[in-house]
Amino acid sequence: MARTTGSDGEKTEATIREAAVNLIARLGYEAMSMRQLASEVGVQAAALYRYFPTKEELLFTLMREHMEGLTEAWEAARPVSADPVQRLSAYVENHIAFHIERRHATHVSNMELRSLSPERLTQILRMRTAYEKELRAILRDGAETGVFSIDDTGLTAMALIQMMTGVIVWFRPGERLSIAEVTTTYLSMTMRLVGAKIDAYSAARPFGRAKDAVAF
Amino acid sequence: MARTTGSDGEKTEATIREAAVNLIARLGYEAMSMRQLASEVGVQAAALYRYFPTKEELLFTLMREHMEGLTEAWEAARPVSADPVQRLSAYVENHIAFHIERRHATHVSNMELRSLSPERLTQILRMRTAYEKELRAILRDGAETGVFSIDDTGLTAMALIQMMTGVIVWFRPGERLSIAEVTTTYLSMTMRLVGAKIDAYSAARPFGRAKDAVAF
DNA sequence: GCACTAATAAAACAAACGTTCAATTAATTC
DNA sequence: GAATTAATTGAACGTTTGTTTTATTAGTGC
Repeated sequence: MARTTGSDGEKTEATIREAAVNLIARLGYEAMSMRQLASEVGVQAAALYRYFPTKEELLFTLMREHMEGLTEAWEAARPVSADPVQRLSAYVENHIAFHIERRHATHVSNMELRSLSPERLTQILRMRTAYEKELRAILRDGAETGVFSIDDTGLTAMALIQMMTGVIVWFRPGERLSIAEVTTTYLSMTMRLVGAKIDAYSAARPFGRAKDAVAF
Repeated sequence: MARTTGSDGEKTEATIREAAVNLIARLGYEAMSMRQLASEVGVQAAALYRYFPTKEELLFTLMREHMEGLTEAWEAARPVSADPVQRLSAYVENHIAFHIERRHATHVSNMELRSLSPERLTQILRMRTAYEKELRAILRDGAETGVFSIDDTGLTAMALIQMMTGVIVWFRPGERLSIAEVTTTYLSMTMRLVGAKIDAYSAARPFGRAKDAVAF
């Protein structure tokens, strides 16, 4: 046997990507074999090498595209306003929405960094640092203008990111809480954590995706 | 060749444990080979099987003992006081001190859960849940007595634990911040996050290990 | 110093790994 | 409908994996 009827390169590649994210998230990169991935896709292992030259290149591609997606999502959601409270709200809402939507991909990007070669690791970390820098800038602006009260900007940024990203560990869609409820609570916790002066965040308020949350 | 001069079972086992924690933290459980571990210990791979029947049993032992250590540390640090603020302070201080001290072991316990068999996974998760339950109880008591203002106890507990445990990701001993400084800042952030009424935590205050922090 | 046990080495096992290669068939082009 | 290109199979490669078996030596008790 050889080429199968109805076979299409683009579709196969997309299927590989999807299956790889799920499999790596579940088993881990090292524990997932190429044969396992191939069988999930419904293809022989050799066929995978038409699309990705090595296993590591596949992992790297998944990570890079995930980080690019996160950056792009934030660029689309970033408010024009200079108000630190609004900007922080948008950051939190975007971060949580994105990470819940792509739980598996986030898991891969966070857990499998050590399987990358040094150069590729550096590349991913650079993207991540750039994204985190945005948060630090917001916190610094808020602290300087007196809207926030923060001890250590860098440390607070790390704490917030760990807290927000941690959502993917326990959140399961369709359980006790909706995405909207989780986001509202995290927004409230974030604002208290940074000592935001205006504290109207504990009360329930209409939920919107980051880009809609500019005006409030 | 066979038994080497000066060989001692207890010492070898301790060396294996230590090397395994470091190696698994650095490379990951799946990526670490038994031969690699053996060479780190200065022994042949077969010798490892005198101490641990399988690779997974080794991993499980490391994790179980780490969780037991965490539980014991908290039991020793838990204040007699019923005051939620004091109890929460002790919890945060103990958690951060323990996790920084045993960064590598924590990394292993958090990242390699998926390599355990279902029964062993359940056992570890049970220990973890019991530990987290302590935090939820503190938050609930504080919320009920009006000392804290919390939206969702369970969600807040998860957020706090993610935030605190996240320290091990970026903290490197001997860099910009001392353990005491980090703990102070995290304590301040925690108290603001739960909306603690008495907010004297932003100011610098003498640092003490959990068990010494009862009176303040 | 002899018997016994503890601790290890050395070699081997089958299974699984990532990857390559040649052959083969489906779709597309002209 | 012949020639070309795209997509895939099946078999094979050399390594590495966790683990077992057997033999050998160091330490210990008497």
